[in-house]
Amino acid sequence: MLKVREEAIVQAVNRLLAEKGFDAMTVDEVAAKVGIAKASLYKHFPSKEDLAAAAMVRVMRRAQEFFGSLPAEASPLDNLRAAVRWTMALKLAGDMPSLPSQNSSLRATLMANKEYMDGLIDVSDRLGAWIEAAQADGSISRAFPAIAVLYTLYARACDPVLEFLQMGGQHSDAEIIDLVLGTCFDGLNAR
Amino acid sequence: MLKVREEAIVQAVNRLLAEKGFDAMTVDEVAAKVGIAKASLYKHFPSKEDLAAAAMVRVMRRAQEFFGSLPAEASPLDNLRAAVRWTMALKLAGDMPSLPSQNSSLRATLMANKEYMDGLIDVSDRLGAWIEAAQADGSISRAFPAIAVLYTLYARACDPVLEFLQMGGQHSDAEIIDLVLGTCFDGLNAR
DNA sequence: GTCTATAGGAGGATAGAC
DNA sequence: GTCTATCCTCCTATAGAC
Repeated sequence: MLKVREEAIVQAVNRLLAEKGFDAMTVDEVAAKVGIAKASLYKHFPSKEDLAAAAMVRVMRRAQEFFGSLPAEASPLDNLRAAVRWTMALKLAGDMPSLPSQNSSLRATLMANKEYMDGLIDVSDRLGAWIEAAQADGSISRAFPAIAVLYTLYARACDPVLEFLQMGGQHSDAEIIDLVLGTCFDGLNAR
Repeated sequence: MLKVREEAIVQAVNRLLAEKGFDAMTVDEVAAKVGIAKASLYKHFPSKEDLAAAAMVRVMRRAQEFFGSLPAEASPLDNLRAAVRWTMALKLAGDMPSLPSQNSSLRATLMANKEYMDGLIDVSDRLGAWIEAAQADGSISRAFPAIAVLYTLYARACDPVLEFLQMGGQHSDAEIIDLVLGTCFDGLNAR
C-alpha cells in the first residue's frame, strides 16, 4: 500500500521533472497531481531534492532493465545505438526527468543517494565497456577518448534538438530518433 | 554615460546567466556585481526577463560581428565549423548565457524584443544559407533536413559535454573544442 | 537616477489535530 | 499518514526621499 502510494508520487514527479524541470516544478503541483496534501508528501520524502532523486533512481532502474532485455548476440555498437534510441524515446515521450547540472543542493542529495549512485555507476560501466569494445573492433572511432564518447551519448538524454524537431511537427517521433541518431553516430559531414 | 552603465549591467547579467542560468540568477546578485542598488537596476530595465533579453541581444550582436569577420574566401563548411567553434569557445569561457527553454514569461519577453528577434533571424538565415550551400556542394550530408542541421549546430551552445570535459580537467579548452567539433561533424562511428 | 525600506507573493517546509 | 493552517525565507518589484 505504501509502496503503491510512493510509486504514484515518484511517477508524478517524473512527469513534472520531464515537463518543467526541477526549478519550475513545485511541491504543491506534485501533491495536486497525486491527489494528496503537501504535508503528506513530506511524510514520504524529506525534501524536494529527495523527490527528484527518487525519480532519478527510477529512471536508472528502468535503464538497467532495458539493458537486461538486449539480445546477447548484439554487437557493442548495436547496444550503444539501442541505448541511445531508448533514451531519446523516453525523452520524446515526456518521461525523461531533467535536472539542472548546476544546482548544488540537488547535486549533494543525488550523490548521497547510494541507490542512485550505484545505478549510475553500473550504467556507466556497461556503456563504457561497450564503447571500448566498439573502439577495439573498429566500429567507433578511436579518435575520441572513451569518456568523451560516454558523455556524448549521455547528452542525448537532454538534447534540445529532440524537442525542437518535435515542436516543428514535421516529423514523427520515430523519424526524429533516426535523424538525431544519424547526426550522433554518422556526423553532419557527408560520408 | 548611461550607455556605459547599462553595458556594465548587461555584462554582469551575461556572466551570471552563463554561470547559474536564469532561474538561479537573482536581481540582487546583478545589482551587487554592478555595484548599484537593486532599485537602480529597475530604472534601466523593467524586469528580470528584460535583463536576460538584453544579454541575449548582446550575444546575438557579437555573433553577427563574428560573422562579419569571417574571410570571404571561406567555404560554407568552413564558416559553419568556425561558427560552432566560436560558440563553444564562448561557452567554455563562461560567456554564453543560458536560458531555460520552458519558461513562458521569459519566452514572451524574448519574442517581443524586436532587436533580439531580428538578430536571431539574421543569424539563422546566414547559418541556413551556409547549410544549404554545404549540402549542395556535398560537404554536409543531404540525409538531414537543413533545419535539423541548424538545430544541431545551435545545440552546441548549450552542450553539457563541454562542461563535463572541462570539469574532468584532462583536456585544454582547445582540445575540448576539437573533440566536440569532431563528434559533431564526423560522428562517433569510425570513418 | 541613486538610495533605503518595504510591499507582495511564491514556495519549501512544519505544527498539531485526527 | 492524512489533513488544515501556518511559518519563514527568498525574491521580484515598487514607494518615496534626496
